[in-house]
Parts: sequence; structure tokens; C-alpha cells
Amino acid sequence: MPELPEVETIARLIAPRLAGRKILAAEFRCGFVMRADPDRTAGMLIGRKIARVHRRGKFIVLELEGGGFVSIHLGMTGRLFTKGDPGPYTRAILTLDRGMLLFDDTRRLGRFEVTPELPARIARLGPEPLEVEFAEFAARLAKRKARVKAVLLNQMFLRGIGNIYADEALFRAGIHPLAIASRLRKDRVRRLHKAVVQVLTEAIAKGGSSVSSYVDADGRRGFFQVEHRVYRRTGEPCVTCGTPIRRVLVTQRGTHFCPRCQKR
DNA sequence: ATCGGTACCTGCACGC
DNA sequence: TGCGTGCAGGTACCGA
Repeated sequence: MPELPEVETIARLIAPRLAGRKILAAEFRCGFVMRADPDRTAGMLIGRKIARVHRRGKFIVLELEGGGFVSIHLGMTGRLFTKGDPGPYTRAILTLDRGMLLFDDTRRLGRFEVTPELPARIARLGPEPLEVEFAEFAARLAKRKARVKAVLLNQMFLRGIGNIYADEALFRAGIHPLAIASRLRKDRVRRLHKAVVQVLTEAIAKGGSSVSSYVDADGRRGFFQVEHRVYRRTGEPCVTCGTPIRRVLVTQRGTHFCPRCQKR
């Protein structure tokens, strides 16, 4: 479900509620979401204090005082709550000295991991899209021979962009999703960089999008969906030129674009 | 090293 | 009503 803006929204909301709290109990209900041994994992958590909470790409990372990390990935359908009751899709429950953390995930594509060090696959992610300088953005893009849509989705290129914001950024930049990344001219690369920053910044300001199931830790919904210009608008008129929005597959992901406004 | 296809999951909307 | 199909914001892994 969530991309950078949604994860950021959730992280900002739960961080002050979790920072400084001590973990009293940990319960896990799904071996797929948490692959390690549940008892051993609980043992790594109980009695520990959460030092701080931050987002890294689409991961939410809880740093434990004295070392250790809880890395949470929401997959497509993961949700975090700081209050409420466990339900049929609850996969992890942390009981704190004040409050709780509840992790729900219907499709079980999410992950809840506890490790002594920050996992390599998180440490290895590409730069944050809102922090990367244009020069680095351009240099990284120039090395990629894949389609630009696929590159935007690659977390080793930039961390945090997903299917919605990739489509929306490409539309705003006027770039065809099937264009080869390394062949984009400099002015178009500049437009793409600007569009990525813009679309993510706007979405964060609005509290993340809401396609179907996104609910933040307070159960509120984001409202960015009303602003989607191409995503899931197949057949509807382009907001700029009226041409019907088209849908194609890029690396098996639905990809929406205006065939007139977005050139290769 | 990089790229594209596939696997991993469940639920929902849709047409028949 | 029930069933089959296609779709869904995720990453990991494999062979080319």
C-alpha cells in the first residue's frame, strides 16, 4: 500500500508515541511476515527501550537503546496502529510501558524484522529522493539502460518511490514511461528530478494517498488520491489535453500515462 | 552488473 | 448466488 509519503506520514505520527518507551511484551502471529524465531525475537525486544523512530525509504526503523533495530516494511497492505484491538490480520503486537504498537497486514507481503545491525538491504538502498542533488540524480540515471519507469521503481536507484508516484512524476515531467533512462536529455532529466520532488512533497503535505485501504495510525485517510492525474485513470481524459489515459505493463506493474503529453 | 519475469500472499470488483 | 479472472501502493530471487 504505502510509498514514501505514506510511510513518512505514519513515521511522523508514531515516532513521538514510541520514542523513549520500553517494550514490555512482544507477540508475533505470522511466520511469513516475521521469518525469524518468534520467541528469540521477542527475547531481543523485551525490556529494551526505543531510542528513536525514523523512515528509510519505505522502511520504518525503530532504533533500540544500546543497539539493535526493528525494521518494518508495510508491503502492499501493511498498517501500523498505536491503539486499537488485534484483528484477524494482526501479525505483531508490541506492548509498551505506555501504549502499544500493532502491525496488521492482510496480504502478508510486509516484514517485521529485529536485528543487531541495520539489515544490509536497508543500508544499501539508494539515496532519499527528497535529498538527492540534481547532479547525482542525473549521474545515477545515466547509468541505467532500463525503462525510466522501472528505474524509478528500483529502490537501489532512489529509495521510496512506488507505482503511484512513479506514474505521477513521469506525467508531470512529460516523459514516456517506456523511455530508456540513460537516453534522456539533460533538460528532461531536470524536469523529472523536479517532478519527483514536487509530487512527493505535495503528497507528504497532504498526509499520503489513499487508494483503498490506507489508514494512518489514527485511522485517518490521506486525500492525495483526488489529485492523481494518471494513476488508475485508464481511459479517462488527460487533465491537460483530453487524450484518453493509457495503461501498459512495465515489469509487470500497471503503468498509466498520456500518450500525447508524455514523449519518449 | 543489470534487466525482466516470476513467486510470494489475500481480497475485491467484475462479468457471466 | 457462485465462480473464474484480473487487479492491487510491495520486494526477493533467478536465469539470461
